[in-house]
Amino acid sequence: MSEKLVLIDGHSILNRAFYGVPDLSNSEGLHTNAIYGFLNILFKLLEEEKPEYLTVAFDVKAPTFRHEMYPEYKGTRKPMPQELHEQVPVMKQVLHAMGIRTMEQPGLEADDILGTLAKRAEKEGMDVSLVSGDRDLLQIASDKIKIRIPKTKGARTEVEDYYAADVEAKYGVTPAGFIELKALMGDTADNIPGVPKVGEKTASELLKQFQTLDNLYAHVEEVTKKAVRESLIANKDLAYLSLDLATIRIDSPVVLDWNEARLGELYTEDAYQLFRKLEFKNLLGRFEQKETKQDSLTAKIHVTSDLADAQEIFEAVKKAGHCGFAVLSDQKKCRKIEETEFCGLALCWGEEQIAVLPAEGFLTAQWLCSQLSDLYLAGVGLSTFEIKKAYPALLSNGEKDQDSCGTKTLFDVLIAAYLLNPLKNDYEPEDIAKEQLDRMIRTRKQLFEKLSLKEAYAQRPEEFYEYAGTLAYVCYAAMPVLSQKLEEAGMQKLFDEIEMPVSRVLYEMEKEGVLVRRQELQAYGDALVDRINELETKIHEAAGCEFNINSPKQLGEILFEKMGLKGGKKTKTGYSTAADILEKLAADNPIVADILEYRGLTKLKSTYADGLADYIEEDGRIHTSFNQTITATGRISSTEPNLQNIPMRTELGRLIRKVFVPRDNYLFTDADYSQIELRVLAHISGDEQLIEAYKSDADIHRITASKVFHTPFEEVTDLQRRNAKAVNFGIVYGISSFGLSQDLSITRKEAATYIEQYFATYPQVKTFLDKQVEDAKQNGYVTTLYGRRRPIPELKSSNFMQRSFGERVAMNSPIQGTAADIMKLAMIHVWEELHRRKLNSRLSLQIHDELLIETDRAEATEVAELLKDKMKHAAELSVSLEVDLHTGENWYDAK
DNA sequence: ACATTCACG
DNA sequence: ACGTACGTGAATGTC
Repeated sequence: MSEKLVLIDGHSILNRAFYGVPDLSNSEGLHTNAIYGFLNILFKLLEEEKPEYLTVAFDVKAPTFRHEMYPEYKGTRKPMPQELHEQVPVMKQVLHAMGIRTMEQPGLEADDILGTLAKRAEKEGMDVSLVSGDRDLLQIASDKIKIRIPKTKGARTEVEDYYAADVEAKYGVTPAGFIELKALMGDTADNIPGVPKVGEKTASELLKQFQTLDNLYAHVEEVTKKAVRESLIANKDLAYLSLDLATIRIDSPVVLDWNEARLGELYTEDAYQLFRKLEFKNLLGRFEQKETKQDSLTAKIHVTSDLADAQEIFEAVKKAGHCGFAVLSDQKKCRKIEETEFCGLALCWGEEQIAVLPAEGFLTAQWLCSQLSDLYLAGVGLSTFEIKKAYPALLSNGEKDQDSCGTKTLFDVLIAAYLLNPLKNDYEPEDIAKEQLDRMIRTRKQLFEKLSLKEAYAQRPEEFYEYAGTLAYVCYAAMPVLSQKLEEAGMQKLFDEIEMPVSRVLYEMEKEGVLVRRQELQAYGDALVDRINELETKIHEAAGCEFNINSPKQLGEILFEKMGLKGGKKTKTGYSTAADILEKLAADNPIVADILEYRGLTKLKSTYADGLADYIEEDGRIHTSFNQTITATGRISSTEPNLQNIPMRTELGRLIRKVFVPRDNYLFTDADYSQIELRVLAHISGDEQLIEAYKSDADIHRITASKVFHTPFEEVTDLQRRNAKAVNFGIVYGISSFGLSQDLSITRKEAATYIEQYFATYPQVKTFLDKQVEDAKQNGYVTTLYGRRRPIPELKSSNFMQRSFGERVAMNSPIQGTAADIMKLAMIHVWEELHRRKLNSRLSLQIHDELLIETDRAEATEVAELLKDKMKHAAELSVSLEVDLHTGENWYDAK
């Protein structure tokens, strides 16, 4: 068995990876996607090839590349974008850390190094794999030298392999012929001139006839086409110069002792540290098997089920005055503690003080929770991860202040981490340990895969203890670090006075849930079915065949190919069949109108009628999850099910709201802010005209129309008002003439005029929006009125689209975020007031600018009054906050 | 796992 | 030349 050498074209693969892997960066802002992609390709190669030797060649000067999108565009090559450029030195660092030899030699291109090494190795009897994204290397292919070209196909990478025979099979020329082909046709991207008048087709025909360039010139008179023949003769020098340029050198003065390229231990300590720094979490797994580095933490974890021990521990915690804790229970929903799979508590009250208290023997769930609850009542500072799920245990002995949901003794590291960077997709304890404590801990998945906590405790106690103890430790140790960072970012108050209190409110709302009439919901769904079936038959008949109307692919083919409707391709995968496209066709094509109706009805059926029914629990109620750490702007989100997108805009959809009802002897009180975002804009921009407009208490869109279109208020037409309204919305979204023109179906130019007029009317709004973008570029983030931050990394992008997006986000986030802050304040105040007055009414839902309260009939007047009051005065802005309030026997009637 | 569509604010 | 309005979540089809 001969030895094997793998050669990698460094810049080329890095470039492929850069465009193939979505943008990634570590917490320091260093882009890492190309490195990540490169490593994935590298690891895949190593597994497949198991080579003895490997080396990566780089050009000395960073080369330019053909732009992915426009490979043939005028021969210009895009310079390497900054996001890729900064990754090159780090990539080399990573390779060196893994003991991989890199090659770069002044005066030599990577191609020449690779070609030379490949041929040399072949001569010495090795098998060679040469990996590049560039087809130029195909000229090196032989029986022993395999050229491998990774292609990013969708999510995964596929590799095309070429031995000499494969090159011939695919391209009809030998590897050597490749050079001649290029010499004749040229390659603008590589600055190879080629022979004028000779393109790909002619070049290929000439070679088929004459095989080589030499032979061609020996028989140049036999070339039939006159123009080509003359060009060939006139440009003989150019042809040979091109041949030279196209030839990859296989005899360059490369100095390499194979031993330097021999692979050794890849998973070194240095590499480990680098991977950590780059935050390649799923690549770190490769190191785990190598080094079972026991984190020093595990030795400190004290496990006991002895009552006296446990009592001592709680005493010690009380004495310490603060601790990190973890409630060891798996629960999707926040519930009473008896209903959870509680299996113990973990506590940490010092660097060396970590205890795990499994619920068994005398340590009952109830006892443990009441001890924890006592700590809370005693004013001990408590830090945990995801406090919403800890509340059942934490509150099991009642309240400290019955009517206050704010207490500075509670600290949720999850919420803190979210505030510091709301853009992340998840905030796992291991991420917090890494980012805040620079400590690697084993993840739950690593410790016990998919086992539930209870199963883990039974089957793998050691791992369970490690998980539990570590969790408490992270909560303990990360608290001061996060707290300090919040302080530095000016978000301490936001955290203490808005986020922590609102977590309590959300917990109560989830626990309470909302009553849904199951049978009425069922009946609603049934009523849809007949019409859906009718439409389905009708659509299939009109189309002349049966197909799946729900498949955009099939639908697109039927409409735009079979039936020949106009409406060009819009998506990557085919025709767009989105509603706004179909609506334009509906007038002329009855089938399209039917499809739209079908879409609407099936949506109602599957998402709402059937979808909601699955979430009705035994108490007849739906308990949604309100997520506090999801959105980039500070809004709450709702899942399982989403109760923040229940239909409203169409009458048929809106009827679903009739199945949401209050319990017996209760009714619904519903209040929503009137244009809170525009009012927020008026306040934070300080625009006198806009503030004045709101003080006049008249229809804001009509006022805007009047001012923008220079029309007396009474004479504003409906169209003018509609346009003004669209502009008002557009401003909040981060206006662009394109977006507005789309929305109003007008030209960009007209839209631009509207915007100009708008800014002339409200000049300080423009100043404000410009300043947001300016500040965001300066600081990397924008803030709300209450100090909430939204980082905007897109502003640094070299991509125009991304940057424009960043600018719109910079304009929108302070507005949307401030409105979200105000709503949270209102929720806290409403909750506290309900408790202070010992009322039975309870908050049910929050829908961004709307609150729904399940109201005791006896309290109806009082609740309406306090709800409106607390919402209106949640913030005192330079314009008043107006609230529309309704009551009713169900949600439909209460709006 | 990803894309498309559509429900809400 | 580029190709979008901001913020979400669920269902469905396709790979």
